[in-house]
Amino acid sequence: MSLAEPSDRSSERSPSQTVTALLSLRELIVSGALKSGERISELAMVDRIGVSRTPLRTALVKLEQEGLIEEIPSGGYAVKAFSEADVFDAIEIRGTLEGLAARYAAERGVATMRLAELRECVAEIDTVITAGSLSEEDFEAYLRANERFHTLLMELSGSPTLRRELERVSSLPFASASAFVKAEAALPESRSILPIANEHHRAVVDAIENREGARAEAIMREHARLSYRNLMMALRNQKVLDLVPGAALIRRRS
Amino acid sequence: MSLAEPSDRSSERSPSQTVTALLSLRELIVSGALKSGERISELAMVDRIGVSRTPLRTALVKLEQEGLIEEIPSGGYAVKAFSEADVFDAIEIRGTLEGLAARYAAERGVATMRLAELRECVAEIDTVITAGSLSEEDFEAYLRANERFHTLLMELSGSPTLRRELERVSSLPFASASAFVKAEAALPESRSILPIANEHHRAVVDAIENREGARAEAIMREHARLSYRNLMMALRNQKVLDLVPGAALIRRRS
DNA sequence: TGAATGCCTTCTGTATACATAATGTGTTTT
DNA sequence: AAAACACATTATGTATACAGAAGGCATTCA
Repeated sequence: MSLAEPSDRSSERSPSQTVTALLSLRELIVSGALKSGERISELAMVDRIGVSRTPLRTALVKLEQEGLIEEIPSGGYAVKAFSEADVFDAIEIRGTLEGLAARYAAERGVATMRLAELRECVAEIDTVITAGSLSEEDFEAYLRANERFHTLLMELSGSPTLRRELERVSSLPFASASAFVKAEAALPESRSILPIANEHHRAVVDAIENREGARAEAIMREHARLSYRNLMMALRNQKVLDLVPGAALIRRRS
Repeated sequence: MSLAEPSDRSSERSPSQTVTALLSLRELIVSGALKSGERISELAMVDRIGVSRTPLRTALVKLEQEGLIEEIPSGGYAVKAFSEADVFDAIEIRGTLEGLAARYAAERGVATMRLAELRECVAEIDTVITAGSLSEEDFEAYLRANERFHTLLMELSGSPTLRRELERVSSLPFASASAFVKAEAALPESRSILPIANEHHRAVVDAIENREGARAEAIMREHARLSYRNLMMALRNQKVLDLVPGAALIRRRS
């Protein structure tokens, strides 16, 4: 109470125009409302989003750094197109950096309490899997636990720089740890991946506890590669692919 | 001739105000003219650099994404301060990504001609080392060959995404492949590192040629760690440290 | 003497005006 | 009919004006 913000809602101030523009633009791009290769007209976005050109431009610069859009030589920006190879590479890069994070955690050691938090995530996921129903709420619980696990691991690396880079890489929607979760739920043949993924989680916690850096690293790399299989399956099934965030940015091989 | 730009100089148009602001600001930060933690006053920079606030602001956003500055919660930006641990981590991240690049090159294979280019760099560095004089021009030749080697490797990975991330990580001046080159030249005990570094180069080319992915990866990781030793030596010697780009950003342990 | 408060200065976030360059269209010419 | 050219429209890059908020300083009170 005494620490409450002066505003009415607890610590929730109205988002700046720049944040509004950034979120709106990202949503338009990831959802596919703006097609790959298409030029992003600033004035059109001003009309569409309702902010002036200045914050919109700031958002465009940030999105360019994020890798979602690219500069047009003659000026302005266009929505980027990603080949299937680009997506695989982005996943591999994420896996490599998550591997480094896991190794750091193992080598540098983590507090017992934080290890317990990791195990909690694993247990939660186990519960969802064994239930088997995958109802909407189960699914949400899985998603949250999975994201919490990956976020925790990032923090346990003890490296703000690594954390930064990982967040960057994961900002490509299809490269994030949860990119294919919805697809997994939809595809029966993908569901079998869930227990394997959680076994990876379990193993990496053990490795961290035992200070086995190389093992922890290898497991997280392989863990990311589970996304490969999901991606390949999704690419063969348009309905499932539509469940993958940012799928509209992927240029199918002709 | 027929392909020449309409401008007077061949394909060299005057840099935009945004580019001017970006380069000027980066120089001010890396050189230490703006101290770590110091707030960057936009109006002061406008006076100092001679561009208006708009392109200056664009440059600030880009520098924030690069990691050289950080947002102040109450608004504006401040020059970032890096701990020694941050620098080590940044080097490890670069090594990890260069390792991935080398592995990709090995696994995916590269044209014989590109391999020859890599060997050319190695040979050039050999020449400089055996000469032993390390005159100004020898030194420049070494620097060029070293950078060309690392740039080539990045390209040979065949992954634009990886290339992008590597360029990003290397944008932290003290994390780049050539960060400690000047320090190496100045410190006699560091010069012994040069032949070792080039042996790494040679070995990684062999590994790539023989399609030995794991070996190529391990070598490049270890190669980056040579920077560790240089960094530690430089940190004990202020005069040498001043030769390292961005050293002003490193907050010495008290 | 130290701390708190109120005012003033300065800064950032945003909107908008303006100039130059690019793009697209319609017409004309071959 | 196709290509090229010229013009008009619209785009982006840049500068600047304005409002609200943050920070510093001096003054005052305990």
